[in-house]
Amino acid sequence: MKIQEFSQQTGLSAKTIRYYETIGILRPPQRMSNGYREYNEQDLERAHFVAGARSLELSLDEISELLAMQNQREAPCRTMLNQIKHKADQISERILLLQKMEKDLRKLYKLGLTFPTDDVDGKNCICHLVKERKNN
Amino acid sequence: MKIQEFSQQTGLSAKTIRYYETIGILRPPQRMSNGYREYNEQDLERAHFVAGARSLELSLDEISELLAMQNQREAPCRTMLNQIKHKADQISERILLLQKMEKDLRKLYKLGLTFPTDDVDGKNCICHLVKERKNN
DNA sequence: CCTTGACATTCCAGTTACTGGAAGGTGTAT
DNA sequence: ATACACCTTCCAGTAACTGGAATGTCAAGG
Repeated sequence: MKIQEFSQQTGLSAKTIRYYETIGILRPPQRMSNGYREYNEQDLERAHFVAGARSLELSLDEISELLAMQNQREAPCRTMLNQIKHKADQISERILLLQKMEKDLRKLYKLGLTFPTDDVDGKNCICHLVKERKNN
Repeated sequence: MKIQEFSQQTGLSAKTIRYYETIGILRPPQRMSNGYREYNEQDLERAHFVAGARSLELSLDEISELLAMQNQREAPCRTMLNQIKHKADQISERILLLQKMEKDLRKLYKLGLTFPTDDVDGKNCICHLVKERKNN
């Protein structure tokens, strides 16, 4: 298949696919006589792995390592498992942070609604609230 | 105060502070006779505003606009308010996504534990699961 | 007086994961 | 013949910093 179908199958943009190729995340595929890239099932598998791992927020570096280990026939599974756990923990933390931020923002918004909106730099301006966010 | 104290007061690193200055987010402060930056209360206020807004995940561009409006004596408040609401909504979405991802990861981890960890590229390898993440 | 150490300065380069756009070649339909 | 969608490469830019080199300044201790 050509790059556009490959793109649709994997959910990665053509740009991204070429980029992944240049940095070695994806292998250079076959070329057709006219120079177009021609992808096969194996390419699809690898790309799916990459896309899956990216959607799990693994970095390209982490994914590279994983792929390298697969190549070297070392067991990537234990490593993968650890990565996954680590990522899950990171995401938990991130969620907590974001939840706090969202709460803050909603509170700020509600509070902001109670103030006049044309008070540029007075104490009533909501900008003031942003400055002092740490105190509430 | 010198840059290090300023850094502590604002929670921004000295590097970041200088960077913000070069891109115009922070104003060039006074200089002491030896060329060191000397910050005052006003600088602190502005930096607090910036740090606060950053911690609310506003981009530097958005913050710039806000600051510009403050300078031009246009009412930044309504805009700020809208930004805040918009950001809160964005963060909600992000949280949902992350929660789904975390759930997926934990599930994947548990599932991974039930498999042998030395099966390099067989069907039992957890890498296989990453490839097919979309299907569960 | 000299040195050591902790600060400060500027500037250049690199990071992550792409994305945009130019300039040009290819394939097919009308 | 030409329009059009597709493909190619290459170069540059994005966000928000961070790291590191080379250099200057200042206060304290021997």
